[in-house]
Amino acid sequence: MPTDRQADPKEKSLKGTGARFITRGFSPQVLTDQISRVLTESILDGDLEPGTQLLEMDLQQELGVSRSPLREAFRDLEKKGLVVILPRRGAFVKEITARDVQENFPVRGNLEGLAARLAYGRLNPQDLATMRTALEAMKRAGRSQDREAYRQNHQLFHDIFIDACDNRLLIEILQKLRMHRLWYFVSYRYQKLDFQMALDVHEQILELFEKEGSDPQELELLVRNHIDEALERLFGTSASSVARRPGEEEKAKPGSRKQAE
Amino acid sequence: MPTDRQADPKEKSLKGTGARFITRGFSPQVLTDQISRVLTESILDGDLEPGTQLLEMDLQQELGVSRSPLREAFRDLEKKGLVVILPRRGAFVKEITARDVQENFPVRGNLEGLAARLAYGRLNPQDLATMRTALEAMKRAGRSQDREAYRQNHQLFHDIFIDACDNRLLIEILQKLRMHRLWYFVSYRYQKLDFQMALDVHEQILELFEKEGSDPQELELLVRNHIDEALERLFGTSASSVARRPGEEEKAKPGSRKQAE
DNA sequence: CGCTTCGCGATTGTCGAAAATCTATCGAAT
DNA sequence: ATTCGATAGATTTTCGACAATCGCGAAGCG
Repeated sequence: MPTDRQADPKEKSLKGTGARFITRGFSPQVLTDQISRVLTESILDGDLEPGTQLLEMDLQQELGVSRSPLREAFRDLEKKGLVVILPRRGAFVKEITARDVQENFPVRGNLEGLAARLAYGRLNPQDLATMRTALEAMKRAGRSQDREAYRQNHQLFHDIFIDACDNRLLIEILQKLRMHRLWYFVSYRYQKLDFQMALDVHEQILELFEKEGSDPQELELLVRNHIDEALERLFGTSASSVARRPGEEEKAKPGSRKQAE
Repeated sequence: MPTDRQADPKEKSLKGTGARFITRGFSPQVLTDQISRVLTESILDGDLEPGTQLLEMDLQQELGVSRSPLREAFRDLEKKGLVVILPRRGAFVKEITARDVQENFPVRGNLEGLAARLAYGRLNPQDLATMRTALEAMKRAGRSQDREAYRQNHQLFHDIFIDACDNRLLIEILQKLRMHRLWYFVSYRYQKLDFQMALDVHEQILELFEKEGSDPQELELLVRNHIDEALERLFGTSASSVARRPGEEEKAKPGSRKQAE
């Protein structure tokens, strides 16, 4: 009774390439999670382009699963911010609009600044060394115009002190905000323009982390501003800048939408 | 062509005694949403105590729905942070731990401060009047020891400038962070201790909003700090405090490491 | 007597089909 | 020719049943 093989002869391949891990010895994973993982990768890798609809019937056949776990996986992806679910319409891969970027950066900047402040003093030598390595790799990638390498190491650099902030809620939120690789595609424009400046800022940040008696507040503002400034470089507008007079708005609040929930 | 949704008269006759809404001719809402709404209220109202398991079979019978929309509603509630789903175990109403509070306040303070800064200059006279009214109601509630009235008006006060920040992402995150009424139960301890001070702070905040040439940064810090300080009053620890001399710290985050779910 | 193993009831996970709903197309009337 | 309405197709939503798994208690073993 222990090694009860799958009596059902039909094979359950989760991905075309052949991932039949259902009957793996220990696979405590629920189908929903596996589907969610596969779709997450597909979206992040760009296999599923933004805007495309996730047809239940197609995916059901392609993945060899039923509707129930598929639909629940959609909810998971919605929670991650990767898809949007329109009732009675279906699930669509989230499209990143200019507004999304303009809204994301200020929030992310503030929270990463907070994370940096909280992380100060909690970084062990290993962490600092990793950040130093990542920064050097960023510099090399900048010289050789290796965008992907730059992106990876830039992400690693931030990952270190974010993970060290010891606030799981903060880590979770930032993970969602930094999920889309698209952020890096757009911010690439900025990096291209001010590559040297971006590197300088990260050098300053790392030095503040390394130094003994740094001012956590200075560190926080440095991290926050370097993200805010990236947004300003991108759009010219200062969606997060401190002062915006009430006169120069483009569209005032369109009515009061009382979102009951 | 705007896929405008028709105004739906909210009447949640889904819970309570029974539920004979299935056969109602007009039910534009998807069942999952209705279930999610009912359960959300039940949790927030305290009908479902933290830690209790949401039995699929029981709820299925009580609500008169099938398991599919029920399970999808669980995912929605998980997204809202109201329940936690353990694979092959079930869905449980989220329990708020001390650590959750300690992690929530710094993030919330930071983001509400950001929201205040962004909202400055975007508040119309109507908004300011509402905040003034809410603040006066808070003062009255404070004198008469009406905790619930204080909580409601305090929430309203913050709702105004948060909704005015014009950053939907920020609004969405803060909505989730401020979802639990439990936050207010715990912060009640603080309010009880420093009632007058809390009122003074909100008076200052409102005055900065009302004044013409206020410093948005000052406003941001005021909002942020008044939340951070609430946490300090609660626990004594300064989990988010800015000034912490690297020399005088000692606690390497001792307790509250457990809570492994 | 303590520990492990087995079995049973309870609960969640998965499935495929039926029902409800939406979108698109075609046809008719103005 | 254009607009409105009805029909058909496609898709989502919901359902009830079956299968897999977990927790707990009892029995077996050292």
